[in-house]
Amino acid sequence: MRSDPRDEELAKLTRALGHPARVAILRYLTQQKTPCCGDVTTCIDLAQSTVSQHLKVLLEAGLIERKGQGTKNCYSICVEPFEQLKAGIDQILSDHRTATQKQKASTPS
Amino acid sequence: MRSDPRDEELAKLTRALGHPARVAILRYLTQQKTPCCGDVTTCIDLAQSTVSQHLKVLLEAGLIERKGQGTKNCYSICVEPFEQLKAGIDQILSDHRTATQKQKASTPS
DNA sequence: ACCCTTTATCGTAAAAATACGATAAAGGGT
DNA sequence: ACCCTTTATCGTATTTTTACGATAAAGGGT
Repeated sequence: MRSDPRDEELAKLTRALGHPARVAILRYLTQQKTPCCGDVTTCIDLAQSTVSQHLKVLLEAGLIERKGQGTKNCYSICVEPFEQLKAGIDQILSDHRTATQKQKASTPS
Repeated sequence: MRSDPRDEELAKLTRALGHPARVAILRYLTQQKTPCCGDVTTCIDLAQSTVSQHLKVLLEAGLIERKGQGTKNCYSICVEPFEQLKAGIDQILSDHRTATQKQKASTPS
């Protein structure tokens, strides 16, 4: 099996989500009415440079976007990749379900 | 912010999914009518011990389960954590949507 | 009882992720 | 023009992940 690009894509997204600090950051970004700013740092008990690094990971995975606004940078969530992620998981689930179905059909109790 | 257990949980699941080989393994498990066996190895171009290790990661995250069947071990997908994962992502999405809504309401163009 | 297959685990090396402080670049305010 | 705030990036140490071969344990077949 030569790694499916879909697998790479799904892995890229999940890997980016695969750290509690990054999940917390995302949750924080949603909960702010003003979906912005690097004062994320003030609420997450990590050094500023570390937070910046986590933001970069999320950014490179496409899960968030940056809008430079003067000396401050505002981050906001990108909906699309989340939908894509859900779709990827759904596909695994539905594949599983149809396979299970088939199996039951061919092996009636 | 003291790491929310929900964040830990979501991170645990996504981290387990966060490797192309593991996504491929999961996909393989779904596509097998007989959702079983460690002949996963034969189709994934990784050493047997490496595959076993990846299976262990998936196992420990609860994404799959093992059924010992004689000398062979059969693995199958657990639906529940996938649903949980989807729910976690959905929550982030819906939080984001409601926040965006609120913002629009208070700042009419 | 013997061997052979299957597969988890151990030991280990190499690569990647994580965290930090320090520094630099970029803008705002006065 | 100056300084001060904000924040990305650099350098680096530590930990974790990833991959492999070798070994061991467990069962099936004859």
